[in-house]
Amino acid sequence: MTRPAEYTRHSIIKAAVDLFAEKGFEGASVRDIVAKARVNQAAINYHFKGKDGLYLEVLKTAFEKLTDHAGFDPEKLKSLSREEALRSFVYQQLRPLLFRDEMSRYIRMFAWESAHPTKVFRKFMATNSASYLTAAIDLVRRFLPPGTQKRPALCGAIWLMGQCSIFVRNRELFAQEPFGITIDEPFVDELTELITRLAIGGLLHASAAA
Amino acid sequence: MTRPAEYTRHSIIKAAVDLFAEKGFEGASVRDIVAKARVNQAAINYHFKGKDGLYLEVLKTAFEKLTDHAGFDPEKLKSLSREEALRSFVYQQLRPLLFRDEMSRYIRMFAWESAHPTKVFRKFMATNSASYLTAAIDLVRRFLPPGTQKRPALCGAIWLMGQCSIFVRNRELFAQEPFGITIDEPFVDELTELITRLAIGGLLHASAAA
DNA sequence: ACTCAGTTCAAACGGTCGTTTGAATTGAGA
DNA sequence: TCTCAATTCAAACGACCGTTTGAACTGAGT
Repeated sequence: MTRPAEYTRHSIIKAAVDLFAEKGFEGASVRDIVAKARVNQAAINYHFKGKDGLYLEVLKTAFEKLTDHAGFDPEKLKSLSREEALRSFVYQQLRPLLFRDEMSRYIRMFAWESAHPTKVFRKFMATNSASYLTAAIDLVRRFLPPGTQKRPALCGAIWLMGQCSIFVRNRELFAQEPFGITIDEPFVDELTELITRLAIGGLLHASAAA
Repeated sequence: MTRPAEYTRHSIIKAAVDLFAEKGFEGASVRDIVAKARVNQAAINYHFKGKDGLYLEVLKTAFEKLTDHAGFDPEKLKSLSREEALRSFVYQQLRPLLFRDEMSRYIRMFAWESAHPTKVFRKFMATNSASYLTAAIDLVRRFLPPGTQKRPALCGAIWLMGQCSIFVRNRELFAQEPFGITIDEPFVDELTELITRLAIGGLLHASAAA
C-alpha cells in the first residue's frame, strides 16, 4: 500500500525537476508534470498539497544537492584561491549549457528564479538564504577591501549570481539567429573564461575605486 | 467617428505601457489593460488585432523613443569617451529605479525581455536589432582589442545589457528583507558607479587576457 | 432624412490553469 | 475473510486567459 505511494512521489518529483528546469515554475503546468510522470492529476495535491508544495519540496532537495557539491559549497570554495573559487563558481553556473544531468537541472531552476523569483522561492530563501547567499557574498568579499560595507558586497553578490543565468535560461535562443552560437565545450570554456575575467577585473576595479 | 477611435487607441497604448513595464508581457492581461484604459475589452482586438499586435505597437514606439534618447543613441554614445559612454549606458538602464516616467517604463519593458524574451519581441528584434544590438556591441568593442572576434564581442554585449535588468525587474523585492535596500538617488548613483566599474574593469581585464 | 462605414459594447466562446470531489481500488492487519 | 485506511482515478469545478460575436451606437457624406 505504501510502496506505490513512494513510487508516485518519486516519479512526480523527477518529472517536476525536469519541467521546472526547462520552463520555470509558471511555465510548467500540473498537467505537463503528471503526464510526464504518468500519474493521476490529483496525485500532486494528495502528496504535496498543491503545486506550490511540490515546488517547495523540489527546491529543498535541489538546495541540498547544490550545497553538497563543489562550486556552491562554502567550505570548498574557501580552500581555493579567490580566482579559482570564482572560476569554479562561474563554471558551475554555466554547467547546464553542456550537461543535462540532475545537477544542471537544479542550477537551471535557480537561473529562472534569478530572473524573477516566485513567491515560493522567496519564502524559502527568507529562511534558508544563509548558506546560499552568504557563500556568494563571501566570495565577492575576497575581491573587495576588508572594510567594505555590507551593501556593496550584497549588490556584488546579486550581480555575480545573475551573470550566467541569462545564458543558461535562454540557451536555445542564442543557438538561433541572429546569434547563431554553437554551444559546445570549447564555447562554454571560452564563456567561463570571459565571465570569470569580467568579474575578476570588475571586482578588483570596483574595489580600487571604492 | 474617427475622433474617439484615436482616443481609444492612445489610451490603450498608454495603459499597456504601464502594465507591460510593471508585470511583463505575460503578467499583464488584456482585462487589466482595458480596465486601466477604461475601454471595452474587444477594443484591443479591433484596433491592434490582438494582444500580440498591441505589444508590437508598444515595442515600436518604445524602440523609437529609446534610440532618440541619450544612452541608447549610437551617435551620442560615440561622442563620449568610452568610460563616459559606458556610465551613461548603465545609468540609463538603471533609470527605472528612480523615475516613473515614460522612458523608465520603456526600459523596464526591455528588462523583462532581457530575462526571457517573448516570441513577439524576438520576431521584432530579428528585423530591428540593427541599431539596438549593434550600439551595445560597438560600446563593448571600444574596450576590447581591435582584432576581437565577433562572438566575444556579441557575448560581451549580451552580458552588458543584462547587467542592470535584474535590479530593475525586481526593484520591489530588493527593498524587502533580507536585502532591505532603500532605493533612492544616492543608492542608484552608487550602483551606477559599482556596475560601471565592474564592467570597465571586467572588459579591460578580459581583453588583456584574450 | 437616410445611408453606411467606423466604432463601441455586453456577452459569450473555447481553452488552460490549479484544485476538489467522491467513488473505486489496493493491501496490510485483525 | 473481513476491515479500513491509504492511495489512485476519472470527472468536474471555478477562475482566468485571449478572442469572437453580433447587435447597438455614432456621425460625416449624400
